[in-house]
Amino acid sequence: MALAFSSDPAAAPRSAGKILSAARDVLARLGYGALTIEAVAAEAGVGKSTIYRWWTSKEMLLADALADIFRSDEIPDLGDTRAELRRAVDMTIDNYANEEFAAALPALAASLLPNPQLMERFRGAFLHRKRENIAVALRRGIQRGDLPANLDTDLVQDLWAGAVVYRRLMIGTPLDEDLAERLVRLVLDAPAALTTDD
Amino acid sequence: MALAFSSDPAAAPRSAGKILSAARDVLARLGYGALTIEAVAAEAGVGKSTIYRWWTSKEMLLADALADIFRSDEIPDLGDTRAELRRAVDMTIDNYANEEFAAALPALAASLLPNPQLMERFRGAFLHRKRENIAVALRRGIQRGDLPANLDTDLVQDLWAGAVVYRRLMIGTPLDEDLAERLVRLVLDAPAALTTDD
Amino acid sequence: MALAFSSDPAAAPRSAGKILSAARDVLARLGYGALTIEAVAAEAGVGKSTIYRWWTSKEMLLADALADIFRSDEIPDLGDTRAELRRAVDMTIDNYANEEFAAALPALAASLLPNPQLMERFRGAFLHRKRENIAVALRRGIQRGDLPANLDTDLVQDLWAGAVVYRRLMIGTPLDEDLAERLVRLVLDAPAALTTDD
Amino acid sequence: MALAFSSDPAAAPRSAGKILSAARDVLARLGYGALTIEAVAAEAGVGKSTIYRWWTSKEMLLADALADIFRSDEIPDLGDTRAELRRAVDMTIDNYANEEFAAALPALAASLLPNPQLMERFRGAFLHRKRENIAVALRRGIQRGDLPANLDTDLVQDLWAGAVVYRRLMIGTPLDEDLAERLVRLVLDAPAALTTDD
DNA sequence: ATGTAATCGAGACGGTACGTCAGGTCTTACC
DNA sequence: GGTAAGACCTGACGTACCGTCTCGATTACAT
Repeated sequence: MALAFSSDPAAAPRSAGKILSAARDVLARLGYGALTIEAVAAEAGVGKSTIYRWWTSKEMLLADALADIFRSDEIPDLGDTRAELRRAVDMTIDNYANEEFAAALPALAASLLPNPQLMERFRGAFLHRKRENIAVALRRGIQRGDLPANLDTDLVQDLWAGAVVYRRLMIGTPLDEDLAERLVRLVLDAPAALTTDD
Repeated sequence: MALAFSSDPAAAPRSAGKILSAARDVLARLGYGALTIEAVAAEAGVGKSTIYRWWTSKEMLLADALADIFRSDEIPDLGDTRAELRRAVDMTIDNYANEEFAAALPALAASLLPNPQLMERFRGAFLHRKRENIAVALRRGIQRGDLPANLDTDLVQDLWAGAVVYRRLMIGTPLDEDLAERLVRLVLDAPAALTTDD
Repeated sequence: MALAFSSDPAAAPRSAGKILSAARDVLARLGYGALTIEAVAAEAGVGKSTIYRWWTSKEMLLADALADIFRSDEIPDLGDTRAELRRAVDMTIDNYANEEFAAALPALAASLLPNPQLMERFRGAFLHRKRENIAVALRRGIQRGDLPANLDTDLVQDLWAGAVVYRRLMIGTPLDEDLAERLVRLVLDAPAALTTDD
Repeated sequence: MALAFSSDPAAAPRSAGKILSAARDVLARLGYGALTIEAVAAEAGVGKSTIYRWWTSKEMLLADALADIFRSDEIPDLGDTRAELRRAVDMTIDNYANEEFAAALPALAASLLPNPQLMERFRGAFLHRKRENIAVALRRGIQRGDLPANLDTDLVQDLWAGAVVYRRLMIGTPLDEDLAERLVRLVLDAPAALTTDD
């Protein structure tokens, strides 16, 4: 439990676990609109002040609660570039397939947007690590000669994550096998548009 | 002025214009957090009840206010597929470059998400028309033989819009010339991943 | 219903009656310690903000609630000085015999004390009128020749009210027939200590 | 330091002095409203639990703090009844002239009133001893023949203390030389109203 | 002189009430 | 007859203290 959004990330309340899972629970049962500090406190059997002592707002609390369940695993060397790319895409899909996470994410992003520092912390918790882990896999693919040396790994990730998020939240179409396979193939096809400075 | 989110989309309050532009004004000046019905009513010089008579919540009001400034123009036949694709991409970028729109969109989406019917209206106002207009241009490109006949136009749009939204809201990198050009080229390259297997 | 302590003594909430009697009710049933704005609001079936719109604090509210039941009647000309004095003493005794009033008064005084302006309003509501009415009766006694012309009416009232309050709140002895009679006689005896030296 | 209101009046915390004077200090600087256990603990440089170990509430603490500064001295035989009465009156006036004491007393009385046992302890600490010491002086005056044998000493004291308290807390007029002199004379005048059963 | 217990400071904890604010409903008075 | 103004009830906000509690650190005594 990292508590990247707590006011004192070093320390941690005794009841951090109870509180974070109560937050996720309220979120799942009642939705973001009903995610109030009072409801979380009641659900966790905790005083409001205990929550306020450690988190400055429900956004910070929610960020820690979601970070807890957000996957950004390393991708092991499978000796197979296609398989590794699929793992990368699946990880993103898994995250957004998660009801709790996907439902709350846009609201969270919306409330952090006006504050650049918080937005940076948000990226630290939800983007950087996962992105770096996927970049490692992409670079392995390059070294194997399966992907072009000048592949724009940032653009690849923006396309992958963007398509997944957009489908999930805006369009509402399912994140299925077909989507995953196409996103993988898009990179294996290695169109020139995905490479830099040639 | 369509008022797709008004309780009675057929009729329209005398002061609809005043109210919607007051809403955008408050949004621009004070941000989504301070966008309260009371503030909009005050700014518009209108009673709260007048707003409530026509919109059931501030989300509905905001949806109409944003729909007003959201671009989903038809793309004219320019005789040049690349140029038309670039128009399509630019339109999306323009929309999300707009501060008012981009800042409020995730919050709006977040609050509509739990209600499928509202979400459908949201798609009607912000996605369908623009998507169809772009699809027309893509089909023109197919007929010209510039794009593969079995191009997956939905996937193309998901990738385009997804990348733009994701960069703008999550990553924070600018929506520049380079991004636009690459998104266009990605489709012109016509990798197999963007075609349907029939 | 005067509402001398309301923020806008001219106007008056529709629910003023309900609120004031709820305040007295809570005070009587639960005591001053449990007299919270929330409890009064609940008892009156009213929102907290309705109370706060009209009274700035529970002290102000309580002051109006008590003023409602505080007696400061005119004393009619009975043609009998002794009888009139007895009326005056009885009025004071009645006020402090009232459980609701006597229990809450010291707490009220304590919280107004640090604020001279509020204290002045307090005196206006609870002392001046009653004092003036009694002074009128004393002056009638003087004109009849039953009381010395240079009677110090202020000191008389301080002695009367002081003895009653002190017995009631500090000593705890009952406010009985004997006390009333002695206080009346003390003035009829007309010792020199109760007259001004001119 | 007697600690009549401590939970264990026999023992005494090492830091009793620090705590009581911190309580008076906070009372004097910030007023009764801001007299919180936390503020006293902070001012005294003491843990909250140390206070709670010895006093059950801020009222008990305050009672001990005030008892510390409350005067109820014996009145020496001066051979002069008038002088002794004046001493008695002056002692009462001195107590209520004290800002700390006078400001806090009604609040203290108010919170003890509902509890008869506490009220009895309150009287023990603030009334009985002083009253008895004054009664001794009154009886000396009787033996000297300066005061009537059947003087109602209780009523005298109620009138004295009542007038002083009432003037100080309710009316707000100063406790001056003139008041003291009149209260003394009132008893020396020996009106029949101040004597019993004749 | 040192180990052992009591006592202390600090402050986290589950709570209650505060006073504020906006939501959404309803009434009143004006135009 | 529609509308502005705004009173009203509701419910969450974030804060301040409550009284209880654990936790070392610091005594101070008993060995």
